[in-house]
Amino acid sequence: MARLRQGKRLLPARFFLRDTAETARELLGRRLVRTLPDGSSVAVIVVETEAYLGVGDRAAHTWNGRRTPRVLPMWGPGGHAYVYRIYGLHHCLNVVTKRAGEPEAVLVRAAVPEDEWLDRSAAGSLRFSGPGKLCAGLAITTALSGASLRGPELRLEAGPDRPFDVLVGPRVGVDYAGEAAAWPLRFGVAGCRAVTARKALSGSRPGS
DNA sequence: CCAGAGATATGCT
DNA sequence: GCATATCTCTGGC
Repeated sequence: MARLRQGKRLLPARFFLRDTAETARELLGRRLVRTLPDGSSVAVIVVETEAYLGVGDRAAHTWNGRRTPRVLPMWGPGGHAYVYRIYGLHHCLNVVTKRAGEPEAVLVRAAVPEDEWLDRSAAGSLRFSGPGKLCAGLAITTALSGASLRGPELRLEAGPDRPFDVLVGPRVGVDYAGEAAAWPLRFGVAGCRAVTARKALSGSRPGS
């Protein structure tokens, strides 16, 4: 069953070494599998991402070369997780991109359960809409910061072969008056409630 | 529907 | 002390 095998294929290491915004776009529709210590697992499909472009990006935690203990995973090679706690309350999952020494990452903003994605009604429950809710739903904490995205606890796979349209827009949050904030750094799946129920993304493009 | 408060980690000034 | 890559609840229109 080539088709089935294709869907469960782990994303290769080189997937994470490309341009970060491109990786953010390419992460849409991919399967994220979280396996818990008790052996159970949850599979979700990524529907919203946001790119953070490293030392020159004021919104990035590594802006201006910051290299604190919290962000060390971002300085490592792509293909690993960077998880941080925000507002003392929520956790946010990032996919580290590029090579070691180029501290860029993609924030995973929303996902939907795989079965709902395959139903094509793809509205999806709002269970995983928002980076904090996603981490809460998948039991992702800072304990996973630095973990491989090709490991036993967290896996990124090619995902189901299902076409969708892509929405692009500026990053959420403060406008840093820098160029990066105005660029298309946010990517979402058109028609997905987990995306559209939040903030409007503008601009539609044909996806794959 | 929209605005504001509150939870309180992390890092900067 | 202050800001932030968040979310939920509350109260007002």
